[in-house]
Amino acid sequence: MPSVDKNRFFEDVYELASLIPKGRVTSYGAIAEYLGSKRSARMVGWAMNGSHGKNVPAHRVVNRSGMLSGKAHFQPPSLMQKLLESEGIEIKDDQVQNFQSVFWDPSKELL
DNA sequence: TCAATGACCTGCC
DNA sequence: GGGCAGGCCATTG
Repeated sequence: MPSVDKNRFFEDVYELASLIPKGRVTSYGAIAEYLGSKRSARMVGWAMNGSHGKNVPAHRVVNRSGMLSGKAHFQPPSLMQKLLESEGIEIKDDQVQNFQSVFWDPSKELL
């Protein structure tokens, strides 16, 4: 069984993802930075890997370019774009349009 | 224990 | 402005 510290990290990621406002997106790096480890951006993606089955809007999390890097991990992959579009976010070529406008920085917006 | 992998990020060419 | 290579952190075999 994993240690509690790691669970805390996962829980924080899930909670933060749940706090993302509708129609907004954030990046793995932003989440990692908010959690204290900017270098652990990859770990955030790993946490998202376990977000399946939970109440976590992983579709609102993209990489720093606004590209739906994790869409392939959805079921089906097109679900991510579908959900984002249904929230008012425009997607084109697996990329978030107006990324700057819809971007949500937890360390600044959430405070 | 060591080596390889991954839903990433930053820097350099 | 776009593309390529290196680096960080944690998990898994």
